[in-house]
Amino acid sequence: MFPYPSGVLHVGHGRNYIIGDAFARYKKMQGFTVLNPMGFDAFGLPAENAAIENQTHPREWTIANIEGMKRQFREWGIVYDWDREIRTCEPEYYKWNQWFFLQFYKRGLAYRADAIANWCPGCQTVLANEQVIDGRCERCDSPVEKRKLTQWFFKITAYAEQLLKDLEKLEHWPERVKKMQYNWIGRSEGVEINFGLEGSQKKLRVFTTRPDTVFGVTFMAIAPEHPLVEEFLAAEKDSQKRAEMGAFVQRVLQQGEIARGAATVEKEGFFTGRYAINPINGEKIPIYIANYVLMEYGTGAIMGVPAHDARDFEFAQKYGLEIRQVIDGSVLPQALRDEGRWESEGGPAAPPPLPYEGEGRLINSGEFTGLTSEEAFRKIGEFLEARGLGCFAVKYKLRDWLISRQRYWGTPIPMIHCERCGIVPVPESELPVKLPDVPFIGKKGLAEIPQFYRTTCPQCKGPAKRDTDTMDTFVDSSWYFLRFISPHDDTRPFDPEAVNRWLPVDQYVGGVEHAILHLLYSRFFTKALRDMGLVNFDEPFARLFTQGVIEHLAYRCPKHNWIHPSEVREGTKCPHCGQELKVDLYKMSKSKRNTISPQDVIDQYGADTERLYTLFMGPPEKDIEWTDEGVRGSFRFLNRVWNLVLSHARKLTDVGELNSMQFTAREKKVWQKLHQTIKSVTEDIEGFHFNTAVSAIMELTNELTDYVTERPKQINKALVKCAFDNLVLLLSPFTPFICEELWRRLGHEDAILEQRWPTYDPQALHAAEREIVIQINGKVRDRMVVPAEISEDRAELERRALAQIQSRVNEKKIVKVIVVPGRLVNVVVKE
RNA sequence: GCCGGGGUGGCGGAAUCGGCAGACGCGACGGACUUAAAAUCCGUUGGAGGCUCAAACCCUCCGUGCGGGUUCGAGUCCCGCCCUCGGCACCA
Repeated sequence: MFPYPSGVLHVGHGRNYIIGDAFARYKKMQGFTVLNPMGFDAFGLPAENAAIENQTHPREWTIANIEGMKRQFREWGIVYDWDREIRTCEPEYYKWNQWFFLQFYKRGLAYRADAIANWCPGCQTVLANEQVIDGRCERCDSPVEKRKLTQWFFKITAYAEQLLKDLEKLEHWPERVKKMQYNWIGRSEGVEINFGLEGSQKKLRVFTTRPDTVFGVTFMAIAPEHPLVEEFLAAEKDSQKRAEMGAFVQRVLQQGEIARGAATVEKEGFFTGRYAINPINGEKIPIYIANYVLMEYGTGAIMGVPAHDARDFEFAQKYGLEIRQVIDGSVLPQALRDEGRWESEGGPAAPPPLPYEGEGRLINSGEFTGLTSEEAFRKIGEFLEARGLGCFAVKYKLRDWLISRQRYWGTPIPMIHCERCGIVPVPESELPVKLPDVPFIGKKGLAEIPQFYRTTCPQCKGPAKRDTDTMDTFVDSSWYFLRFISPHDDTRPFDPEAVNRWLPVDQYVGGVEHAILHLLYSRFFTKALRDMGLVNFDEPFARLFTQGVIEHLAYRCPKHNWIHPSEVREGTKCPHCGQELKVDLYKMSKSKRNTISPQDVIDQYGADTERLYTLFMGPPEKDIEWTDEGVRGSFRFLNRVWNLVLSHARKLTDVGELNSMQFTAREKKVWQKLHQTIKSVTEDIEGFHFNTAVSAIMELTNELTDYVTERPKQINKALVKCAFDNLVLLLSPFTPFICEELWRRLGHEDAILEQRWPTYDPQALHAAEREIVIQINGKVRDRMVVPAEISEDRAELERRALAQIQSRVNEKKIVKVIVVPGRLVNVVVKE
């Protein structure tokens, strides 16, 4: 994933690039044509905030950071194709954001609407649903407020079903990321039911996933924002009641969505004095306004079934409403009976306590009594549908993507507001609508820059005003991977023919924090572009790998806050006041002062050490602690490799032919280890198990060290030369600098990245002799060494094993013998 | 509450399809080199017990969060729990 140029990189950032680089180098050596580009997600709020602080322009801050990061990439030895670099803050790039916006607008995928939006007071802008984490702003952590505003949206909900269904196609995505998206989209199947309104022709429409409980409805509850609320208020003749109802609604609305959203908030309601009519049985049902009903989901109104819903139960108890059981949970579903589990589970269970939210058999439900929940779901749905009283429906939690931002440093939305013609798109020929090149004026946005927003209407040529919102920066990153294919094309966003050839991305590497935001938006964009005929694939990223974060100890003083580790002396005392520090492991971050600078590591140990340690420290998908001891361990290993190879490199010229047929037993062992290592390193890289790939190379190094030191006079030079060459090749995607140098010293002239990745000889994997474990009753009691030819011979293995352990068995009766060829013989005996 | 990941030495972690638990690395301890230290190199390193004057070697038992089960054999499979991390959460 391409980064936001937020400033100085630390070793935790390095993990993403190092993993990607090792994999790209490996694939390149395997002979693939590898496109490994990099760019910068260069618009965004931090640039504005930094600019305000430093009295500069966001552009200067951004460009300086980009240059710093590119230097860092070079230090790390990351191989990118810089000819394809893209920066989203350049008009050459964001022009196409605007172009896509216009295409979306034409297709109804971009629209402007009134909505209750998430407003971040810290960032002074609205946010998308996905950018609100636990009720707080994803960027600045301020509590998010709700405001009713007119904003631009992308209609991502039009793709809810596809985004959900196509998750199945993503075989090579981590399960947890798919699950997160699955939950986020949040599909539920149910029935919409139109309840009648007493004294009105209107209907009160509710959504329920439990139509089987419709005979248990004893109240209705509507959200305070529900349109009927105003109507009820207006129609209320009793002025005191009207005032009370109004006050209740006001109070709940002011609780704020976040406070109201918490499941722990006590349920409150207000009886409107009005009644609904249950269409299934004509019953008269009181209508309440309730704080726990959300306007954004379903229809903003629910049917209350206290006996079979915990929330409704709580509400009914508080307001003394009838709790009418309509599902008998003591009757096991037919399925259980069919599976024969009826008896084994003890027949009819004791009736579960109310509220009972499970399935069961319907009771007190008119003509539907006796059906199972599952049957009733369908039958009641059909019953209502046939009479025009309701219909089957699917609902999603996914909301449309709010893309308007009231900020300067982003892509201007290419729309013009004309008093006569309304909202008019900027003609495509006039793109890009450039950000005004003015001295940066601070936390104000485009609405403060008349020279930007004063314009003329493209239709009537009269005076008009540009839209002053900019786009969410996630728009920029939703299609950048397509731009890499033809980054300099100024006639179109990308070359569709080439894009269809290169994409989807074969391997994508990024942090799990993008599981919902970026990865969902990019999937939406890809599907929208596919429907526009611009690409011919459904999903942008075929394989996804999400690396874990790197953590480091952080020290916190109750008085002086975060203390840099280098300042901490005398155990864990604060250097300023001597108080005991709180020590904990956290993700590296500037604010906690627990980052490690790659430059410091590189200055002391070299980039290869950082790369190797990053890959070796643990499974790359896991969060893991950075330790100085670990870094030194990797450094020591590289020194051992360096010394091993160099102490022999000069003697390894003119080594002659390698003849594996004439190997001694010792040489065969080396040969076998070499080929086993090639095999496991190759397989480990394919599976992103870099930690075990490195340990395999360490084992090979240990074996080679032993071999050359055992009998220095008798080493097989051709074998050692071959082993060293391969050792260096295997290590080179991880530690390219040292390997390049060793490669030359081994007498080669071409760059190591141009070499072919080693392949193993299956013949060489097996030793001439194999050790077979002998077990008695499953416990290892002895072992034997047999020639490879007979290690697969069951009868012979059994014969030899029994002969060898005869004395241990003697009196005991042999019940049976289990032979696993090539592995073990297990003798089962009875006393 | 729902969904998902995970619990293995002092630490990070290995362990194909159910087949020698603890690879590799860190740390620790002992030794070599050194006036000394660092660096480097060699050795030991899950626990308990036995054998032994002592050690090596060897042997026995226990041991992968807890309790059951399947199996000749379980870190791995099944059932029931506990803990932990992450996501969602009054979503009808």
